Amino acid sequence: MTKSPSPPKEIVEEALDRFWETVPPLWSQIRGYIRSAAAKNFRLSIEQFQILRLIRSGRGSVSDLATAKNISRPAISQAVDALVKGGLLTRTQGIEDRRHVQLALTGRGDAVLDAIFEDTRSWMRTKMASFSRNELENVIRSMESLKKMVD
Amino acid sequence: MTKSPSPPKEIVEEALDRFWETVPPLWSQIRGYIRSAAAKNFRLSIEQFQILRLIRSGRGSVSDLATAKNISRPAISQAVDALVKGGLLTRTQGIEDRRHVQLALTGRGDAVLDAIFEDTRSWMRTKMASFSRNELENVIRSMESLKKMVD
DNA sequence: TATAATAGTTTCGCTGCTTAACTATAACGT
DNA sequence: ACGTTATAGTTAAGCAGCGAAACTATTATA
Repeated sequence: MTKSPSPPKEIVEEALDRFWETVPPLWSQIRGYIRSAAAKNFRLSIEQFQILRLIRSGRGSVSDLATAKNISRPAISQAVDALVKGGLLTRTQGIEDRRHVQLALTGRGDAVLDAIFEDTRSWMRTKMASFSRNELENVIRSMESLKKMVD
Repeated sequence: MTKSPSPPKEIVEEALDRFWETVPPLWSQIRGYIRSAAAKNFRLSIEQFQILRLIRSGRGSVSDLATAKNISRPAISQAVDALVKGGLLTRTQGIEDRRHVQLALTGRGDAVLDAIFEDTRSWMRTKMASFSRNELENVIRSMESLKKMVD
């Protein structure tokens, strides 16, 4: 609309306000859904679900996951432990660097992740039912922007 | 751009993909920041911070907060307990309905919330430094859309 | 008035997180 | 080659957050 080459000022504040009034409650809602519905059916906590999701997206080590989730390595190590015991994940010692432990989903882990993910997505789809094409494209663009804030 | 009156299809999936690859890591990052920086300076956990924030935004009861955060009433009750002990919050029994407990920030609670909030916002501002006016306006609009998903 | 509904709290047990200390392996400087 | 330092991960202890169930107190309803 307007042609401002340098960073704005009050617009930033407005964006921050909107962010804070939207994202936390929305995320709470999603967490709540996963906890009550999906997690209950598949015996998986939200944190475990997140870890599976991150592993499938390419984070293959404890350190990677700790960085991505912004929590300590021991916390990840313990969570991974439970997932390995549950047969959803495997640990494999690295061959190049033997300190490294490669994490990978088992077939069952993959299937469970698919199931929860699809369940949650379909719930979100209904929540987005009223969105216009324009709104959706807007969301997509703004997600691409916000992604730059990570790391 | 395009003129579609009815709900789209693959655009929804695209929006969901972007959402999932952006929001969880971004939110993790923010939580991590609050935990390590702000919380450490002010001896306040993220959950306590959130509760103060919600109370100031108008949620004045345990039930309200439980709904907003999508967690159980006992969980809120316990968190409120700690905040009252810490002198950041007051409980006042309702006069109309004596079952109701009105929660309110103390002067100190207000000040602490301001401090953490401003600290976090200024950190986020630097993260948004590279955003163009257009991107920011986009974020604002999409937050308005996403807000409709809550509740 | 008896019964049901609502607001909040207490208790108990579980999970997730952190810090500190530890093992094992790799890289580096001398 | 060797001692130091750094890195990857784990274990252990303790605390915070959460839910389920059971409870108190108050208000609404039949």
